[in-house]
Amino acid sequence: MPELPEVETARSLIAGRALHRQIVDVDDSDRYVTRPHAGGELGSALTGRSLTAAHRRGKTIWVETSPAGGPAAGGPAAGGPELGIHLGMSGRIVVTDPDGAIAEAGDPQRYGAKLPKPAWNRFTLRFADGGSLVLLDPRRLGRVRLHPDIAALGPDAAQVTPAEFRALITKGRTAVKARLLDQSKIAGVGNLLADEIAWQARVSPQAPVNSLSPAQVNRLYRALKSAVESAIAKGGAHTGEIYAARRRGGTCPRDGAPMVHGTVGGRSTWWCSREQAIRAARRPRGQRTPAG
DNA sequence: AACAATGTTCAGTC
DNA sequence: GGACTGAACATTGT
Repeated sequence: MPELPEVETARSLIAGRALHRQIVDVDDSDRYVTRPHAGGELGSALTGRSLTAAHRRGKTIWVETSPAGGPAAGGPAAGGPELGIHLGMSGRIVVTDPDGAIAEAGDPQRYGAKLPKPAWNRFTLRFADGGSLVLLDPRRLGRVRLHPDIAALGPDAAQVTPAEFRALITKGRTAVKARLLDQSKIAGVGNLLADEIAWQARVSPQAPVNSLSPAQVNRLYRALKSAVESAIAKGGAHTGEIYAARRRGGTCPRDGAPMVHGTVGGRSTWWCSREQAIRAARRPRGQRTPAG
């Protein structure tokens, strides 16, 4: 589930339903999800506070907290610790209200198709009003920590400008898909979005980034924006146009050519055999290749 | 049973 | 030191 669109939905859920409710109990007993947590630090840091604002960059959420004991008494800088949440491969956020109403982020696809098991609750904030915020995560690759390192991430994929994109994408010689997945360059693109973006741009996921023509870079940028916006609006990265074609026997929704499968950037990758064929770098008309 | 899965990180190589 | 690659991580579903 969780690429940028799902994470944005989760952030929005927290911002809309979990703020300004006093935390009276914290279950941070999962030692792996709270790594490198030794025990109790999250609970002691958060108990008595409330969440005051939810932010996101790429796939990382961070939540501001109030000073201990209640609403901000000092200036804007007088808050509590930042709570970092990452959904990993299978995480979801669930917020319950005092009356028992349940609100859930995202469009559960794989693990969400079934009723979630209570054993998948990996981290819980219990509020004074009787409600709660829960990180549900079957695979436990999600992560909760204090003060996540947001600066290590590149600009958010939904915010990056064309100039930033060009500078961040075209340096080096790694494959296009590997670069799109590099969170330190651009934050938020995951495996499904990366395939969708390359497909929309008609660029081979295997193409070395330094072989891209300016036109290809422009197409990738436009595809990035349209794929991200569409996926947020529709509720997840699995709503992309080629999601259904990412399977054996799948065909390209544009030209009907067979989809090809391979491993690129260490991840399972699907692309159109015709429109995204790898080929020699294109050069502007009239420009000679370097002598050699 | 073996393998793949919407992610990150670490050890290792160039 | 930077850029890059592949394995490891924990668990579930096919």
